[in-house]
Amino acid sequence: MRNAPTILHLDMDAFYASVEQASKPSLRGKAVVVGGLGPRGVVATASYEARVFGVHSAMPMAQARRLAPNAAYLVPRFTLYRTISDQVMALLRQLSPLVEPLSLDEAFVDLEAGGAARDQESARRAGEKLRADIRAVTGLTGSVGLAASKMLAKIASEQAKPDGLRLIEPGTERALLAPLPVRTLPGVGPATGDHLRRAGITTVQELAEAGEDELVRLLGKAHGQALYAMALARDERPVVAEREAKSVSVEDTYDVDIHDRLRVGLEVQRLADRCVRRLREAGLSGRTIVLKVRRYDFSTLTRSETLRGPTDDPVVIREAAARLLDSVDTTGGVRLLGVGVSGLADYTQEDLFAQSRPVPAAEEPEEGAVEAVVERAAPAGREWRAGQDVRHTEYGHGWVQGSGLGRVTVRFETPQSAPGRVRTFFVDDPALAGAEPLPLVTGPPNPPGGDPHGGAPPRTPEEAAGQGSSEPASLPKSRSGTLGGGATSRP
DNA sequence: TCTGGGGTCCTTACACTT
DNA sequence: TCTGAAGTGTAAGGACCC
Repeated sequence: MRNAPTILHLDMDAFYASVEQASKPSLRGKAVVVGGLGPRGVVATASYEARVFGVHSAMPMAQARRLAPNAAYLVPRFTLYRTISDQVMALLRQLSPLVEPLSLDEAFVDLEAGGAARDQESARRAGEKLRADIRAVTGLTGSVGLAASKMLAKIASEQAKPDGLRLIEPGTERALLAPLPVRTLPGVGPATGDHLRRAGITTVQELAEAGEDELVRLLGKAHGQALYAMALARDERPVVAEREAKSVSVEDTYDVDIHDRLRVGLEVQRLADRCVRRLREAGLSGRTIVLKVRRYDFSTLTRSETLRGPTDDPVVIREAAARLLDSVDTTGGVRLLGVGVSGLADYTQEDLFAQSRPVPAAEEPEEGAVEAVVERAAPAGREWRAGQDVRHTEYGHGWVQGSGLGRVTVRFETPQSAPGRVRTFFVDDPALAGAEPLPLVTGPPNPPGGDPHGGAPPRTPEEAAGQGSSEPASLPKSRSGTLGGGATSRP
């Protein structure tokens, strides 16, 4: 471990929900829940106002609705989140070439590698400037952790949330970790947590006292050794900028279990085609085909087959998936199906001696189906989904607050406007069309969709404050949760 | 109360090769 | 030629992360 706190971990606060609040003024300060709205959906992110009611990530939507019936329930808009994430990652790369994104809203930065910091004070300054730049460019808040290792930087940012910065001084690490619950450490989830608890280990201190041999006995070699090292605050993992994908997969959970074997077969073919499309978009091929089946009782099984060489041929992958399905009993029904490819390569066996076959065109929006529906609008199906952007020829830009019974309710507002008014239309009203999301912060730099890496220098917070969106969109404010009418997709 | 989607890594078991 | 040990690849499942 290095002796200066020059590893930075950034975690955007309640990212998806904060983006929605920033783009929809009427939701600021209100409980917002983003996730799947179907009968089997789960919460992706809850705003801090929604967390007050006990709503949290990975909770079934139905349970969230019981806890916070008046919250706004929205489908995720990944394309918009990705655009904003690109802006944030570009700011991180100004600090150092060594940036390791973990997801759309999280990343590690090696400040030392970029010369952005070499000691405690310069690291703190870099972290504070980053937070200010993120707010100026995106209008959102992020929390920063600074420490001498990745594990500690991540723990620090967790403790800094929301909208804060925490620096762990070298030399204080073990004392800081000792009283924390074992679940704080990365890699300790519900199962390992239970396992350790049954062995009488609940804190990091007890983990360290147990000793490496005992932890290896309890958890196996790799996990035991890794956990023992972390309990002693030892973590030498470097920040790694480029990570190659090891597998590509797609899966669908169905609103209602599928019993018809023929239909199961058709769904597997569709998934195989989708998987091939994703594979080709990434310029990859793979050797091992994996079929995943979750049955009516939530039991999950996988079947896999390894080919002699890597392929991205839709026919080959479809046939392999079909063979794998033959070995699975689906009586009783299936709730989820998935098809994946691993053992990736950037060439294919067939390329050497044959033309590659085209993938059948998608018969429906696939990758990021949610935003595909949003952004391509719904002229054909006229399907309006909660949260989606729309434009009305007379009233301008707005978003769908809810729909059902042949009507759609739209709130007309923009990121820079005051909270807007609500109007209701027939779902097939020709004056209403889907629209692109508007930028959260206006001004010349960082136009959405523009080059995130060549972005203009960030503006100051003072400049941003003069832009009309002066309200810090994602800050938790008052306990709230009431939203007149409720933004749900339920009729 | 009823559990998404896209990944990574680890463990165990077994078949096959040397 | 037979046999056992070690190494390697494959398959399946599980835990974890965001």
